[in-house]
Amino acid sequence: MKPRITLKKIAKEFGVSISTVSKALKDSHEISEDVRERIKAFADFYNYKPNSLALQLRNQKTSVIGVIVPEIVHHFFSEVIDGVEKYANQKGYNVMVCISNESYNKEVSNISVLTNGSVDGLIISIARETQETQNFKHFEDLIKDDFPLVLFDRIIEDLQCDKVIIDDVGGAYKATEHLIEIGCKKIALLTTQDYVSVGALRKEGYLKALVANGVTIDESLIYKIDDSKNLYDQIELLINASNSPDAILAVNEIYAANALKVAKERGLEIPNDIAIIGFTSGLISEFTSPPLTSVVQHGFLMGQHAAELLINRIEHTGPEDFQKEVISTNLKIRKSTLN
Amino acid sequence: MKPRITLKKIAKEFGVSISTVSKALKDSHEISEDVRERIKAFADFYNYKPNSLALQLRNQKTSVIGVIVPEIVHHFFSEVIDGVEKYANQKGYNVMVCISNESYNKEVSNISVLTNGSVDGLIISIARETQETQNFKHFEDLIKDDFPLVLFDRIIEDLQCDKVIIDDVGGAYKATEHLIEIGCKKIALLTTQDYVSVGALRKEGYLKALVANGVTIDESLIYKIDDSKNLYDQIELLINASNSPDAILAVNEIYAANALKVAKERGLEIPNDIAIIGFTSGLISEFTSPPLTSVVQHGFLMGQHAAELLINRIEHTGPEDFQKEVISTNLKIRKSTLN
DNA sequence: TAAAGTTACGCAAACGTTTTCGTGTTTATA
DNA sequence: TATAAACACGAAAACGTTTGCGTAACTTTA
Repeated sequence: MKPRITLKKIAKEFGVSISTVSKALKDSHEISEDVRERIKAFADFYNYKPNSLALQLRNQKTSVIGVIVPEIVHHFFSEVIDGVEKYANQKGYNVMVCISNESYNKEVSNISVLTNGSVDGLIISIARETQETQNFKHFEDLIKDDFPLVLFDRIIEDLQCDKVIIDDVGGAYKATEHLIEIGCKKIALLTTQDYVSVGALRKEGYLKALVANGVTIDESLIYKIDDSKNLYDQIELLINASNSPDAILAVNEIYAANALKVAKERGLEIPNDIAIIGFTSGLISEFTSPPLTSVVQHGFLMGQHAAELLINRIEHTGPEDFQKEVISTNLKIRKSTLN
Repeated sequence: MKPRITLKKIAKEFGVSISTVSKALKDSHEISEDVRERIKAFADFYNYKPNSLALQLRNQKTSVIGVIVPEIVHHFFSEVIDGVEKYANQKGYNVMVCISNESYNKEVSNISVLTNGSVDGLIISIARETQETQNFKHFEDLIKDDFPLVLFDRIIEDLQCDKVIIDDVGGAYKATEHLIEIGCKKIALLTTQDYVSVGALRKEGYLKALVANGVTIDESLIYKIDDSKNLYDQIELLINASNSPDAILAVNEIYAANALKVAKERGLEIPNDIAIIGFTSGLISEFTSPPLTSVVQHGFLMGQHAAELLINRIEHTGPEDFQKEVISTNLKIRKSTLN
């Protein structure tokens, strides 16, 4: 790579001092018009751009936001990143993306690297492994240093920082109620292990809706997927169980799409024999047949809000009135619950 | 944010010079063991980490790779980013992601910002608008400065830089040949406007396969989607045309999934009445019914290769033997072409 | 005991920028 | 004509780090 042109080189070229060049390029009236214009023309010709590292070091500000997501090949997370990037960009920030890969160690090391001075703040959704082991020291350390931090989607309730979450409880509630309304009696929940915070919240909404509508809770209809085993087989077990459900609420799109597949292969009519709803994070739901009713999550909006909270925190390092924003969901009703 | 601890502060604390502290922390034998250990303990206690900006400025190396993609909410691009990140990380690099949003201006400004010294090299897939207007000056300028650059997927042939592409011609060829083999006679191509490089290449493969197999080319079976109009309607036109096709090769998954939808709604049997193949970039193809046969693109691999090329270029600034790597595709045969 | 070597540290430059303050020269004012 | 103001520029510090070199003080060697 060719060495880039610097103030020093320009200064040498004109036989003036570095500060003269700097001022000239900033159109300072301290510099005579003659010198000013000649320096500007020269700099322009050589396409001078101030070295960003030097500026960042001097200003103690990078204008970079770090984002750590569990994975990136995931519609929801990429939507969030998109939202973060759009908002950040508009505010003059750039985005550095790291992927924890659902690993605790990777998350710790990502945080460690990014807080070496390369970013002004961090937006994080917690790795599954971290949620499982409940080791949050790396976050507590950030908080202790007042490091600008926004947690999204998979958060830690007790942590003193800004958060933005989907209304998981409400979304599941609405979905469950919709199933009840269309006449379903035995509504199964297809969820994750309990340590996944969003899974737990969606279960809460599901249970609340049942109770509110006088439906008795049947624990045998709550199936927690084990990620280490085959998804399809596990769903088959649920659908073929002795008290087979007449509706399934799945906590994500993949679960829902697979449930649909299993049901169809068992010869079940959808939604008549069994209705299905998923939480959306992609385009799958639109293209299954029948298309899946789903709880839409507005990831883009979430990203924007997270970025907004973070940038506010960075720029107005005000009192510690931490916000918890809740992005509400809406139910997109499609043919899998409509006949 | 609490001010971070620096060498200077440690030095003051111990009444020694900054260089002594720096050397002590690097376990230099120049420093007496006593002082060394005390400084290390102190630094450890206050969780000292060298300021990355200062290091980057001094070493004239950021160990950051910039990636510019047209969009991020896109399975293929997020796979590429994933691949880049994984490889880069393993080599000690971080990744800064920018989104051009298919806009020429955004692409130019992204490049301008990132080349201010914040990244050591750039991995880019060109914005649609740039491909359309054919204005490549911003890339030529990078090349002129020997700035490490790798183009992927949507590339510019004439540019002197490393490139990595999907074997679009081969993929389309294989897919077309497969359709011919299963007996299709009137194979339509559902593609983009010609200025989209990958669209053009896939068309080339399609044409080649037809010629090689003695099928006469029917221009009326080549339909170029206009992104500004409704996708579904345009596909309807194709399928309901007077000489309706008995097979469709779509250059992406969305086109394919929509074609499937239209066909089913017209009461066509798949694959008997009409067979469909798409280029994959997501999970949709697996969950449609029937599932879609598709040309798998290996985005992750592509990202890894791009990162490898770039890092090689950055680290061994050798002779300019620019590489063009071709990632081969494979045909995942599903029920949409199999009966 | 003088010369040589070793130990343990400090100085200062370098990376590239901005900005405050100082200063010499010129111009305007009384 | 002396004094004040305006002009045009430079020096230097600051951001935080690394590292080659210089140098006291002390220790070893002859």
